[in-house]
Amino acid sequence: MSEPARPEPRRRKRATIADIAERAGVTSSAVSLAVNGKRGVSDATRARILEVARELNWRPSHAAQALMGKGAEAVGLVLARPPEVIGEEIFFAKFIAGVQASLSERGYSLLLQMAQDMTAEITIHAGWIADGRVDGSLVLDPRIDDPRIKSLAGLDHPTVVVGGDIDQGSVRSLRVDNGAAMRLVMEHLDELGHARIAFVTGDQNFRHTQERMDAFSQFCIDRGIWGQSLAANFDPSMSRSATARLMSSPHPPTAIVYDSDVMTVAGLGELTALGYAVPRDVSVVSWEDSATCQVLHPTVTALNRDAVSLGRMAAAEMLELLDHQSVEHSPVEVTVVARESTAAPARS
Amino acid sequence: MSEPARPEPRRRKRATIADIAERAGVTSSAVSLAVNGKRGVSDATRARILEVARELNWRPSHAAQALMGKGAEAVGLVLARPPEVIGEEIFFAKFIAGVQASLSERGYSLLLQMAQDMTAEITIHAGWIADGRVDGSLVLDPRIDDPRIKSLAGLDHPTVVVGGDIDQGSVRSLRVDNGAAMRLVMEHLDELGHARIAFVTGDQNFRHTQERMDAFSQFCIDRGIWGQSLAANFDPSMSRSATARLMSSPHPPTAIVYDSDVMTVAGLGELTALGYAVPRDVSVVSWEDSATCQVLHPTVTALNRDAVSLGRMAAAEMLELLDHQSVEHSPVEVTVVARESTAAPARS
DNA sequence: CTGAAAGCGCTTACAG
DNA sequence: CTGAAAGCGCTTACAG
Repeated sequence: MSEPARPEPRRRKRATIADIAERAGVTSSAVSLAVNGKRGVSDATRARILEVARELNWRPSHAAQALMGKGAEAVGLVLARPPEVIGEEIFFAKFIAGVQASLSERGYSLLLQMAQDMTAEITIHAGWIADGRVDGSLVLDPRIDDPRIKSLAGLDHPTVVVGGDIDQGSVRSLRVDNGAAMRLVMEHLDELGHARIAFVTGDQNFRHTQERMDAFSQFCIDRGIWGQSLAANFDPSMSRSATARLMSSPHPPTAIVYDSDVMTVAGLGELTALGYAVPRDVSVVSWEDSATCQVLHPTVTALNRDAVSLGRMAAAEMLELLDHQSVEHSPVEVTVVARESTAAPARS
Repeated sequence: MSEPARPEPRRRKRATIADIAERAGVTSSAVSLAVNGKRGVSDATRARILEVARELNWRPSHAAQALMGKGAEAVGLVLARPPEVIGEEIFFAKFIAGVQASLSERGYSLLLQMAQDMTAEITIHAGWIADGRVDGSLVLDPRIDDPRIKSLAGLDHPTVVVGGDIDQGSVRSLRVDNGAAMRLVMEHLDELGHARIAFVTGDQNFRHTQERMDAFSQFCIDRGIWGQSLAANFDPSMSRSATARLMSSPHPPTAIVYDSDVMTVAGLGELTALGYAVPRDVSVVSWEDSATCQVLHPTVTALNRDAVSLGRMAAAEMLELLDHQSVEHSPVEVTVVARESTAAPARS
């Protein structure tokens, strides 16, 4: 059983096109043409070269190709939200999982970094681009007149904005109809008979939050519903205080819509602490479905927009942008999953 | 208001050291020495060169440096679990957020990709390494005799194994004492008086799952507890069926420990569906604390091991490995958060 | 302390 | 169809 330890195969330097050229008896230019499928070498030579390349286990040098301006086979994503939010909010995990799943199929990687603010985010993207480390960038949580999109567009860099509305130059948007989604939610509440509805929002600088607020207000106006929006910045404690504030009114809302699952959970906690029963005293809707919504007591009515698919679609859009294709996308499917947390309001 | 549109500043090619050399009246070699803080240029020349470099807004070319074998300022992580699991299991989001937070402070990026299996994971890592796209790699869910660790070690590539136990060559382990954690959980249950305990495990190929199982069995033997492990592979439906199987016994367990929060939620769902009350009929513990555990009804007793810190520590370990430092780490703090889902068993 | 040159691995005109 | 050469932006011996 004591076979002589086979000498570790010396970690020889990786093969280069020069090695292949030598072995195949051609010049390195010929090798380059052959492996890149370009015309200029006879079929026989090409075949031979490819054969040798395989033997030598050759892989193009990423660094050298990058120096020549080749692609990076990677797309960049900078998350400009606090780590706690990213760790808690299920949206990010699902979105990233979706992006990854789609990117991986094509051998692309995701370059991920976190930043304090948008300025830092821009710096990171610019660095990656200057270094040729990414072929394209994903932008999340777009603002109105978003500086990130402007600077990325200025660099003529392939960019996919999730939830944006611009398709121009190198920028493409994955449209998300927040207005329609909000109307779906409100329709559900309206049908149950709610006439006093509150919306605890995320960050009002975000375009999607604004779109939801606009649709919320419009719906309330159209139907003669008393509507009230309160910003809670995706922060659980702000969600609790917003909830407390809402319920302290002499005419509290009979239904509350929360802009994220984390804020929903926090809000529910506050309602319970305050002695309100859900849905008897207040109905609750979460903007984001999650395992949590299904297992809470009561189970929570939620807007399901499938963040994994959203991630997949963003990645697909990016891949198409990079391939210079343009494909029609079906919009992200959005539904309201009615559960126990919503019911008709009590007669007052 | 009609200022003549200022001609878009021509996106001039980025400055190179040759440009700097020209402007500063030196050779490019001098520039290289100066910007890299190497000796060989006078302080005066160095100052002038640095000044010009700043004026020209110079940044070293990442591609060129990579060609010369410089670092990539990035660490790689491949997730070899199904996208659904990664999207649902809060551990990954927290862990990645922690890694990112720590890496970002030093300007490092995370190269992230998903893979079908370990073979694919190895291929991805090898590719990144060969391309010099990562300076180090993170390995999650180590197995006994893990092929990934072997191949990474064989490449002499800086590797941090989360939950591993090897510190050798280029491989460093972030130790996680699963045995102690399990004993903590079991102690809690034992104190409550449980004598029939089940453990619904994740993937038994994972070292951490095995370590938990071993500690579980040992504890049961030591205390004369009837213990039963059942594999459910982090799959919610398997968790449900395992739960059903367990409860169908003529002598069902009085407490069940689930190896993840998703499996806990699924198991609770099954128990409820089967008509069992928690904790009256069965106590439940989740191996992984999450917002969900806090808001479920009943709230769930959980093992809190702070995945965000774990991520931070893994990144810190990596950074130290890359800096050739070796720092003593305090082990990850682990506690059992007792909530409503555990209570003394009913007298039978 | 400074300059000229070679080289990292590839691609791309440009001649033959 | 094939070969020789220059160049991408940097670093590193090697001479002066």
